[in-house]
Amino acid sequence: MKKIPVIAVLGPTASGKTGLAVELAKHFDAEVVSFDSMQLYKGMDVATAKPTEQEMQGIPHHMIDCVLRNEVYSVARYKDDATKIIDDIVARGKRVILVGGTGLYLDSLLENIEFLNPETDEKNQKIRKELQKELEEKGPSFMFGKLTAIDPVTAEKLHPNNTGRVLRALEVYYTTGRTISYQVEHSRDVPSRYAPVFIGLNARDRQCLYDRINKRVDLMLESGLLDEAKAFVDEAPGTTARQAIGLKELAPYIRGEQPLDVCVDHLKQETRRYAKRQLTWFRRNEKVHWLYIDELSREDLINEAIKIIEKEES
RNA sequence: GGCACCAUAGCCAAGUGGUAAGGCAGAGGUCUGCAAAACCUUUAUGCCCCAGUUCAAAUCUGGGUGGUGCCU
Repeated sequence: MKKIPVIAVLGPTASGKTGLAVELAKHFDAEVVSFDSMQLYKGMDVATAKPTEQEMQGIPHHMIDCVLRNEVYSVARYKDDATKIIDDIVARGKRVILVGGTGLYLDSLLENIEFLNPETDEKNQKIRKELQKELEEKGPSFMFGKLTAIDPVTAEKLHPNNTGRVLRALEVYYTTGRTISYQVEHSRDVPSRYAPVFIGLNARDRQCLYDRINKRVDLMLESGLLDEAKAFVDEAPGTTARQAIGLKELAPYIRGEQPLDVCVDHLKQETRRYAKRQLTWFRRNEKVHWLYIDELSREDLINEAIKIIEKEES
């Protein structure tokens, strides 16, 4: 079967992915599919820096603004939903540009990773709760010991303090009867359907990226981030949406516990750290063609990207 | 001008004679169903400067410099 050619624009937050993606979409007659774990949610427009109508320039954007904030969403659902959308775009004779910052979502989609047990399963929920309780009562090393007995391969790779992953591994075993290492081994049995070209945006000078982030946070505040955060605090959204940077950091100010400037500094810092983590993820992908935003003009950036894509695909 | 207190990493900070805790920030990394999450690793040949005491000084002594507070 012929693979679907896709362009993936990736990079840390505030590196200019949105703008580049739209330009590439215009050039290649493509539609944009986002891989961003937070832009998925309705609302939260300012905090997640969703592209505005104006920024989209008429290019259709998918996987944005399509999930309710109190919904539980995750990689597995993303992969399924995005796959369908891509098929639809391709069927209409258009090309696909993936843009975003959630590395896990991108990889799961492109590498067609198979996830096993259904998250909504009642039995699964029950077991999860029991494990959580056991962790609180007996501590992380006890749980880690359990995992070592069941799935030494996974235990080997995890740190005992990483209770989230340890519990997840146990949960998978108790609900499916299979270890997570077994799952990992077979998760790529179905080969990838895509032929991706990766364009990565980064700054040579880290400080340049950080300056952009700081400035963008100030801009977000001017665009009504505080109002958005207030609504967010009142409604207590679902587990995933709650993690969004930009809203939770402002909560102490909204509750009157901390001055605004302290919260804003913290918010900027969290965003910078997030950018760093994104880079760590993307850097290990050796296929990424990196372009540096502090080295090239906007024009050159676009032209360079087009050149790379055309060369890769020829 | 006098008196008192203080001076340790980018920041906060422990350490009163035995070879520089910890936290934050920074940097690097892990990642298979909450991933904008969670977790890991790492950061002072040196404690304001000079001289002295001592086997040994961030720690004690003297002087200097800088800061803070009070008094005049």
